[in-house]
Amino acid sequence: MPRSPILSASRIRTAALHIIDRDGLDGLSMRKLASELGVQAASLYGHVSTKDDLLHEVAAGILERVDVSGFEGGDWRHGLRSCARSYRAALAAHPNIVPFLAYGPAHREASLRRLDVVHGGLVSAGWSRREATMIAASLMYLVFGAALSSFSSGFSEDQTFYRDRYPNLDKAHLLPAVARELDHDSFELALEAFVTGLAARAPG
Amino acid sequence: MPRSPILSASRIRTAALHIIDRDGLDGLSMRKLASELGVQAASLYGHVSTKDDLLHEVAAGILERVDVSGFEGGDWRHGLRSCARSYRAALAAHPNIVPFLAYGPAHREASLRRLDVVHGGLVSAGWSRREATMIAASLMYLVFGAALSSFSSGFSEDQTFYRDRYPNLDKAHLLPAVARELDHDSFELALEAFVTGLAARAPG
DNA sequence: CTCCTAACCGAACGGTGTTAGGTTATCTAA
DNA sequence: TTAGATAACCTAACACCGTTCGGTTAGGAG
Repeated sequence: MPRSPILSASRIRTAALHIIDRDGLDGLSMRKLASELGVQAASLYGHVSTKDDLLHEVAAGILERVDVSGFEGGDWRHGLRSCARSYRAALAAHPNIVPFLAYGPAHREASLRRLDVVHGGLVSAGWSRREATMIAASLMYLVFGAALSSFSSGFSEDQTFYRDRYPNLDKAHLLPAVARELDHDSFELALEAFVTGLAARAPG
Repeated sequence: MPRSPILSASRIRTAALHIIDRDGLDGLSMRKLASELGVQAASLYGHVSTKDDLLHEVAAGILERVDVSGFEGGDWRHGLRSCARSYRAALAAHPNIVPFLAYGPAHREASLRRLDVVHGGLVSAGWSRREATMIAASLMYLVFGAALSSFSSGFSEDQTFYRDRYPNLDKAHLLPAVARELDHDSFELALEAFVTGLAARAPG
């Protein structure tokens, strides 16, 4: 080889994810990324076709950690719960990239494989194909909605801001302190209610 | 007044939303927006402080249509259902702006007022304050997750693409044709299961 | 008729993603 | 040992972006 390479696709992905985690999605630019790798921006394009492509690869790396093996036991309830939790955990580990996922459906290879497993697990548990599709979709709603997590974060910490304006939100200033816990509990509540409600119309 | 104004904040908002609906969120630039209004980009800044601000105003205009009056009857189930449907309808009417909403919590004045109504409705139906908060959060999960709607859109229409690779998805090429209906039904399923599951642990 | 001032414009600043062409350093083959 | 090939990286530029500054223009007020 002509020269020992400084860059590699995986090093670029790692650095990109690090910047996103640290500076947010808008904080990632090809020039900054290159600079942190000790390189000029143009050099990145020998390893990455496009910024959008890079983001998709980074996202794929995150979603790789989603575990759908919970369906193997044949219990669709356990399958849904464990899949949803694993999905949410993967997204919650890198919340800044979630808005990017919101942009495109991004039916990547790995995503389809996971979806196939979920769908198959539901069908073999007795749900119709159409029901299985809708349940899988619903699960995505919950997971992505929770990942955006735009609820408990971002409240003002100033108690006086809420007190008089919104009588039912007079404790809202406490939210940031317990945001994480509340997000987690809310997700668990939503998931549990969803599975319970689904069980009410379960086949077999 | 010195000159009859061509521009106005509301005309700008309308044009911006039109461009977003037509060209997507990335398709909106201040220069294009100005050009479609027969004006130079700099002129916009007499009526709008910032592009981000403009987007927030456009978003607020959309969310204005969300109706939380369903809680007035005292039936929290009906309240949740009607609020969720109205929320989803408002977002589904302008799906391209949803990724922007995903960026920030954007606790706007009007959003807080709506949240206050939902929270109050749940509390007066017997839910604890904490439960009310979590239920409201869960509702947002469903609505925003469904609005991203990243599930049924974006599938390939080419049957051969799926047939052999994902045995459980061999009808996936049919999805685009029925995507809208499926998204709607999936949302209804998720909402109904959620409300049903919630009722299982309802107070009073 | 003059002045005021709001509305809009032209040009620029610093930033973005991306590309074309050039340089450099190492490995291979003669 | 040396010449050539070539991958890795760089320099410079393009076209765009959001935004600002200073100017021009057109109408109403005195």
